[in-house]
Amino acid sequence: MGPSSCCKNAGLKKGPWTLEEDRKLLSYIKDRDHGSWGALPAKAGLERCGKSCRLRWINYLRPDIKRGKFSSGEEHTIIQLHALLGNRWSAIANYLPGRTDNEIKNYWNTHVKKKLAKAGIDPATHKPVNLALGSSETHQLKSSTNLDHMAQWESARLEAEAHLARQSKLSAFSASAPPQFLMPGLVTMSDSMFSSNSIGLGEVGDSTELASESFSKPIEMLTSFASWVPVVPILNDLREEPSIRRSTKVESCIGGEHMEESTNCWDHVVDPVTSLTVSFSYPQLN
DNA sequence: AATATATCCAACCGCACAGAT
DNA sequence: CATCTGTGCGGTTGGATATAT
Repeated sequence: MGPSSCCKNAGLKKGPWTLEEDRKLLSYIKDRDHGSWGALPAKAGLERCGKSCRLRWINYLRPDIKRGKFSSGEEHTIIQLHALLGNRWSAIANYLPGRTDNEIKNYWNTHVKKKLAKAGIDPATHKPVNLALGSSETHQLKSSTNLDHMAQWESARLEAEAHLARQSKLSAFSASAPPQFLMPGLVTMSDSMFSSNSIGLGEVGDSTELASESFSKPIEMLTSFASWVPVVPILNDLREEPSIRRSTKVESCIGGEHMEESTNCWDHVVDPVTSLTVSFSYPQLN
């Protein structure tokens, strides 16, 4: 069943919230937490459905909401998280303290998609448009050679999703402490990285075809990685997983002299199958 | 100044899932 | 096990505002 129990009720107000409604909702929640959203409207004296109250609280009234424009760091983070997680806005929002899933989703749809498209990158796949269309035979060949890797990554991705779900639950219980970024040892970024097209190999644990052959050009590596780079949040978990453990070494390939607030940007991705550490970056998006 | 068009974003809708009964 | 209820998520919409003509 859905939320229809509250939304079906005729006569409930819809549309933009008034100041008075905001005040009622705020003062109710301030005094006693929201409790059951279904029961809240009647108790708070609001002629809204509980779902509407919840949305208003989460997206607008919550005290820890960060307002204002997204910084370039936040934008980079969104792009990279989107490459990892797809349209899972709530999961992405977990890594951007003070930003809501709705806000990120809106920002993606109104700004980022256009920027990526302008830069020749398909926002859905994070691949350059010509490659996303599969116009290159070479690319197809290389794609097929990586199928095994991708299959393994897919299983890792599923684990990552489960992990994210757990993280979401945990962070919900620590609202007073905004979620911290969860990839110790993994993350360094600088804006200078985003201004280049360079994508280079970092530490390579095993010599693999993936490392030595498959990607003769940086952009090809990016396009391959972009479609299957999902495991960063559980990297540490994966290291402990016997079936995929390798002599993985994670290290920064970036100078790191210029770290802005978005230390959660993931320039470095480690493939748990091949033990590669890879850094990648998007072209400058303006 | 008036109108048309584009852009933004708050809010709604429908669905899926988990837990309770 | 089936059903109900509450919650959360992602996609979409529509009104407000900005910009272009």
